[in-house]
Amino acid sequence: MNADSRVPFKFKLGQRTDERIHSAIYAAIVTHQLRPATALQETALAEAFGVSRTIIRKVLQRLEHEKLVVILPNKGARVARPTTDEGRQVFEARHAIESELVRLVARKHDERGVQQLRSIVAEETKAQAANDKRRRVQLSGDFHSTLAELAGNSVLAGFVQELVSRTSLIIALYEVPGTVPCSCDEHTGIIDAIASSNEALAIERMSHHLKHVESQVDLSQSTGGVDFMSLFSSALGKRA
Amino acid sequence: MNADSRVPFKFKLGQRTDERIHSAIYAAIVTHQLRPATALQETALAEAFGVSRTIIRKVLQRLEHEKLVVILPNKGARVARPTTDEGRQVFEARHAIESELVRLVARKHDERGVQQLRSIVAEETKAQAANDKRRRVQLSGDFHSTLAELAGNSVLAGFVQELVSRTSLIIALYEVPGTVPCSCDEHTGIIDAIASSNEALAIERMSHHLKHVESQVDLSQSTGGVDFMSLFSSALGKRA
DNA sequence: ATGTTCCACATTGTATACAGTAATGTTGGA
DNA sequence: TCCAACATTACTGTATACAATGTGGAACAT
Repeated sequence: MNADSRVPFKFKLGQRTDERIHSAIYAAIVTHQLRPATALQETALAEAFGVSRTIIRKVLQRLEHEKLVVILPNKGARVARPTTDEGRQVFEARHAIESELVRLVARKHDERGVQQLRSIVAEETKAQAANDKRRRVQLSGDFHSTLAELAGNSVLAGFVQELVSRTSLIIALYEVPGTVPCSCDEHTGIIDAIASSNEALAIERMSHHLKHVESQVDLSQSTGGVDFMSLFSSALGKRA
Repeated sequence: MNADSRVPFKFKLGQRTDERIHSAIYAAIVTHQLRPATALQETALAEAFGVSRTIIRKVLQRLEHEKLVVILPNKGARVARPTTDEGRQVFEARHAIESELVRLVARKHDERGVQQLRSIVAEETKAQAANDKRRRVQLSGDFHSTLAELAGNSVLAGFVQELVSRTSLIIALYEVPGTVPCSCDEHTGIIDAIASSNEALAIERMSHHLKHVESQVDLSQSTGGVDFMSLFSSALGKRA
């Protein structure tokens, strides 16, 4: 009795369209198919998705809110290019929030939740074996936000989701060349600690996991406004 | 040399308009001038602000992201009406994040930052004396997000800002009648603990402060979907 | 050759027109 | 009197037309 099934040509069922387009662009960004600083032209996207600029603008504004896109007035939207300082802040925020989350989950976990986490990691391992980067990034994010959901706090879950996607932008920009993909083992270790209700161990392992991810990027360079004065001081000679 | 000063009739300097309108509606919501569940009709707002629905829609979508507004497809926007469960989660999130923040600030505070906080509380006390609710809410929020800025983490500062404004919605809905306005003294106590670099005390006082705010609301009622069947069962008689 | 001015183009910003949808009121029949 | 189908209405959802803005290049003067 669903009307949609009888109207095969009505593709644009309002509300669903934005969601579809948002997911597509979102996925493209976090999987590095759209690299930081890539221009996102409204007309081009509108044609690509077969909708008007209205919808695209709506999606871009949402992505701006999610900090994955930057919109410069009268100049258009680009994939965000977080500074190293922002990167440091994101990791610090993740540490603060996710430490608390594993504490909560370790304290009041149930068998079902643990199974849920394990199945995600299982999929993650499969995706890694299949070299499916897009799916791996998705699942790695799922692990962290599912943890938040299991803590019974969707507010924190939302924050974590945002931080995880921002992390992938940071990795895109500052990843040091020879890094191993990811560490499903570390995820498993965290789950084990939770399953045994060992709060301290779970926090320790989460902390270690985040430090490990952070160690794969080089945030030492200063990107927030280069100081030409000092940079070229030797070449220019001292000026008043 | 500013072009604007020579074009007095060009009121709508692009970009600034949305910001103005957003601030106006935002302030109205957090100060309870617009109560939860209030309908926000696009046309009415467009006329009120002298712009087209395009701008209003943009602002409403932003407010939806900030969780102050809910948009129901084809039904329009309303001021959000957070459930008691959401309220609990917001306080839990604030506890997790702000505990970490005071720890960071107590560890590496400077004189300038402490003065900044004290001046906010001073203004707050003045606003309380003048019974200026709007300004009080604004300043109380400023205290918490400034704390986040002083911790050198604008990512967490953003989260706190959002949580503070959501808190005011929760207060609007669940505040128990005979509550004292707010506790500038508690803010001062937190500052003192920070100024003396007493991490543990600062965290303790922040924790106490948040608990105090939470104690002013009644989140015991279950708001997630009223069951009319059981509610009116005695009045209706039992039905199959 | 270099620097400046101005124009044309491309792209975003805003308003409006039109289409789609949900809620309400109304009418016809049993 | 009650119910159901329909019509009305008021709103949101989308597309498009138009205005404003920024950018790059060509022409010109120095």
